[in-house]
Amino acid sequence: MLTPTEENYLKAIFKIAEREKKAVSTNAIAKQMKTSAASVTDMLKKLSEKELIYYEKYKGVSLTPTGNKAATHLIRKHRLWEVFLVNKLRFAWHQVHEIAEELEHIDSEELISRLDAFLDYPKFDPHGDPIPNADGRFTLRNQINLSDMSVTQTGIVLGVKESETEFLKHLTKINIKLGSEITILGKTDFDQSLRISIDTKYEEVISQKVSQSILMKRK
Amino acid sequence: MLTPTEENYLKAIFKIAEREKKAVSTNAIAKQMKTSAASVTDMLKKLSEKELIYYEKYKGVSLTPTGNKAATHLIRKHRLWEVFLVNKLRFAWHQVHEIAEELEHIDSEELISRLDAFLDYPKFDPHGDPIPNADGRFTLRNQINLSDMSVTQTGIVLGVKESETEFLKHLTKINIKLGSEITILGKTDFDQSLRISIDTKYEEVISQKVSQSILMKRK
DNA sequence: ATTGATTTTTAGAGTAATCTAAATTTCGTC
DNA sequence: GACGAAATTTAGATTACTCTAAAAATCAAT
Ligand SMILES: [Mn+2]
Ligand SMILES: [Mn+2]
Ligand SMILES: [Mn+2]
Ligand SMILES: [Mn+2]
Repeated sequence: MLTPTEENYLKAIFKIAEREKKAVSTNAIAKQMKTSAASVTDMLKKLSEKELIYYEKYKGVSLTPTGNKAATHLIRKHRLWEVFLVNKLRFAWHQVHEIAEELEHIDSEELISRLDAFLDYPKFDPHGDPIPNADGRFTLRNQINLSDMSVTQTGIVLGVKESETEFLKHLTKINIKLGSEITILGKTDFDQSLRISIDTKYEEVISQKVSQSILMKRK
Repeated sequence: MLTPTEENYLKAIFKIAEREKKAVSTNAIAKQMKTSAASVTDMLKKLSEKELIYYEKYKGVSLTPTGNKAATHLIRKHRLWEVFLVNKLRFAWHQVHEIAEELEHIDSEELISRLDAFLDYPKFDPHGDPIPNADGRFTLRNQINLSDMSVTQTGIVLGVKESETEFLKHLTKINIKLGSEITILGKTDFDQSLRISIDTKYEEVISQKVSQSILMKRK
């Protein structure tokens, strides 16, 4: 039905649309897919032909209901595989994205529903991202950037906004993981860097670049 | 390094070479791959170029050591995934081949070594086929076709030579599975069909076509 | 509103895999 | 050893995806 490449494009469009509310531009897709704008235009024509996206030349694109469903399902598969890799195969959270990028394209409904059951119907992946259920519904949570919390406040790490290997390895090195309790001990006005305590055991200074990519639940 | 298609061709060549001792013919590969002889010739040139097969026009092919290693590794991945699907996700043995056909191409050494450990280093897959270890070595067993056993003899089912869905479903229906104890109660000279008892509980008549595809250990 | 920069599309071409039909080589039998 | 059948290769196309370079459209700033 859909090729892996077509699926990847739909996912890219979904993710861009998720953060920017307007029509998704060719260049934005090219950047996300690490490909040329010309290749993107080719694919947009194809996806439009298949009625997976709304596309008007020079105006950007958005997903049709069918396209949205396909993208959501791909994300579901990706995140379920990530849970499998971390919870069952004991991979570290920075090792799983690339592998899931391949596994997500395996085409079997039965496989995914059994995997979901095997993992006990997880609602979030190892990076704290919500896993859509079989109907495509995401579990919503109130979450706030660590960078938006104030001094003396405490919270629990719910997720990360970035899945870059080096970023995740950095967090691991300073003992930050999902569920960690972080208290803001101080803030430097100049660069917005934070001095924090982690699980009341460790004390670290983190840059704004880091604190903006950590999602928290206020405690 | 290798595309999924190239890997599939190498596996096909390996499997044909395994049963017929001579050079593997273009037509045999075409049949195994369900593709045209012309496509096979194209691919043989490519694989030869990459030094994965020895190829002489009109003379058939065989695997080089590199090609053999690649094929063996693919078979290892395929069979490990089948064990996962049956033992962990509770698929029936007739449901897993197609899915493993996709999973086998996922490219991650780390994934396979962790999967192997997670499954407890299985030596045989759900159809009784040996799983090569990381060095490519297969575990060998003395096994005999059920069709070659004589009346009154008893044995244990070690595996099947065929993974056709309909064949496996048929075996399941008559209560034959890996580990079943089968005793030959009688043989019809005319068509070599067998009357057998299964686990001392069931009695069935099976055709030669079936008995030739069941591998046994004499008891 | 013109102009210059940016974005997007088109043109033209390349690689990987596939096909059918035609040409060529090999095999098997007399 | 000749000859017809079978197997194999070559020729020529097609589809999916990609690229660079050039053309066209849009945006943004004066
Ligand atoms: Mn992908
Ligand atoms: Mn994730
Ligand atoms: Mn395969
Ligand atoms: Mn098998």
